[in-house]
Amino acid sequence: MNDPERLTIGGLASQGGVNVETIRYYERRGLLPTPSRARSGYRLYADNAVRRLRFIRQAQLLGFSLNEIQDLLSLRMQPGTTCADIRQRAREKIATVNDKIEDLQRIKSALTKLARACQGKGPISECPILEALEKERD
Amino acid sequence: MNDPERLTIGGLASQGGVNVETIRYYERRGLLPTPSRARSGYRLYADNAVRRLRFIRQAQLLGFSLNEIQDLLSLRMQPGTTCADIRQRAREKIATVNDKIEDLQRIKSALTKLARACQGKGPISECPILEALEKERD
DNA sequence: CTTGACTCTATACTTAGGTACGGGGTCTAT
DNA sequence: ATAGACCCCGTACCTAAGTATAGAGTCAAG
Repeated sequence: MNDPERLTIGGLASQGGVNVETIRYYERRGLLPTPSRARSGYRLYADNAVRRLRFIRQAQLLGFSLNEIQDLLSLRMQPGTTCADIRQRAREKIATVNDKIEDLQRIKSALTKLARACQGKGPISECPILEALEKERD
Repeated sequence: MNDPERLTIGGLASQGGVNVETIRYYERRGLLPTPSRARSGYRLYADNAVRRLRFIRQAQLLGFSLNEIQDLLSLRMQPGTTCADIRQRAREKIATVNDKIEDLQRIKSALTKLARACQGKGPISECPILEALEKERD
């Protein structure tokens, strides 16, 4: 049993850089579809599972919870979903992604300012990064 | 005891939108400096504590752990740190922030594409968001 | 001068997201 | 045909980041 197109759970784990147990956990959570099985009972994954797994890890690093990731992954045509529904959900997600991007840009510019200020001679006693996320509130 | 410049822990909590216990927890973790105390033993916060608290919450939403946030907050002139040291650490942080921004932009454009594709008539059976974080790997 | 809402410390509990373990079967190279 | 490296399932355990609770003190309003 070494079909080049089918990964065993250990292969998927190492391709995705995660623990085998994590994959089983994601399966229980519904983040990874239940894979097909060999006669032996071994899980067999098509290699697009690697992509999905990596997406999950990246999205986590960006501050999405597993529930939110599940939500993102379910954004697609399915029996029972209308096109308008999907567009609506996608637009909501885009808004939250935009907010994150803006916040990160504020942090980035605070860090840049910090690094630059530091080239000058005066001591920076205050912590300049604190203002980073101040938005103009009403 | 109602100095307008000094917040009690409950006031800080409500300004920051967090639980009172969370504030004490952050203090134990070293994320919030130990505040001054009234004669009664009550914690008294200057209102810049609100800013710090909000920074922590925002940064968490962006996927930074409390340890990383501590790291960000400690980026400032202090006895024992050289300017070059700070610039170095700031540059490292900027790089990770940039990565996050790029990943989010990939997700955003995948979502945008998804919303647009959905206006057409053909069903999108595949999950188009999966490619979002594919970077060109060597 | 008491009552209700707050605060203190210390300790215990909870939730999300995994990780590890035990007892068993499978696969492959020797 | 057996050792070593996988896999199965179920259950228990772990860490990060809080939340809650208990028992005691404080403060402001009536």
